[in-house]
Amino acid sequence: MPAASMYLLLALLDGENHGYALMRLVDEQSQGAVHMGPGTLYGTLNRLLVAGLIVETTDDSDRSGNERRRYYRLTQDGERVARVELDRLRTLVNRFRTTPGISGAPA
Amino acid sequence: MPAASMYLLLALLDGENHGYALMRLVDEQSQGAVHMGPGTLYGTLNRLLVAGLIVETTDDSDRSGNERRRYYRLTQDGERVARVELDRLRTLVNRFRTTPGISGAPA
DNA sequence: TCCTTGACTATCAGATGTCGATATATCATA
DNA sequence: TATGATATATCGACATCTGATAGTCAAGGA
Repeated sequence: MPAASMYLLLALLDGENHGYALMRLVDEQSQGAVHMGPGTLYGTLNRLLVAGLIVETTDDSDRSGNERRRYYRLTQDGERVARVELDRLRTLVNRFRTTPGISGAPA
Repeated sequence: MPAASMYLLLALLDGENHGYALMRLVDEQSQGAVHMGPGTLYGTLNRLLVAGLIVETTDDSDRSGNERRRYYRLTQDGERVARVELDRLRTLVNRFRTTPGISGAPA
C-alpha cells in the first residue's frame, strides 16, 4: 500500500471528513513530515473510491452552507484495511523497544 | 520518505546486513505485507548510499567464503533518520488507542 | 564431472505514485 | 471590490516500484 493511501485511511479512522481537512490532518498526524499536495490528495482519494475503501457521503444534514465540500468516509472494508494496517505498524514499532542514545558515545 | 527506504532503514537498525537478507527481513517485519522485489531493493539501497544514510562495509573479517555478498550498515546520519522515523510512527499509532470491535453492530 | 537448485547481486522497461504549479470558485473581512 | 483563506480539480514532470530477466557462485546428487 502506497504511503498516501495509508495516511488517508488512518486519518479517516477519526471519522468522515473532506479532502482539504484530510490534507491537513495527515500533516498533523505525521508532525509535518508528510506533506500531501492536491495532486496526491485527490488522485489517492479517487483510487480509494475505486477500490471501495471509502465512499463519498451525500448526507447533507448539517452541511447546508458548504455544498462545495465533498465528504468521505471509510467503508466497512476500508475500516478493516485501516485497522489491519494500524496493527501492523504497531507490531513493527514494538519490535524496537525504547530508543537508546542515538550517538556517538561508544558503550 | 518512500516506504521502501523506511523499511530498509528500520531493518538495518537490527545491525548490518546484506541485500538479500534485508529483503527477507522486511518481509518478516511487515508480516509478509511488504514484498520488495530485487528492483526495489537495489534501487533503494543505491539511493540510500547516495544520500549517505548507509555505507557498504568492507569489513571482510569473518566473511571469507562469501565475497559476493555486499553488506550495508547505517551511518550515524542513517541511524538518526531511522530513529526519528521510528518515533514518528510510534506517535502515529499511539494516536489510536486500542483497536475496538471492527464491525458491524451499531452503537 | 556434469547438472540442478538455491542464494545472491544486478539491470531494465513499463506501470504506478507523487509533487507542485495552475485554475476555478466560494466565503469572510476590510 | 479587493484580498486572502478555504476547497476542489487537473496537468506534466519526475520519482518510485514492480516483476521479468540474467548472471554468478556454492553445494549436493547422479
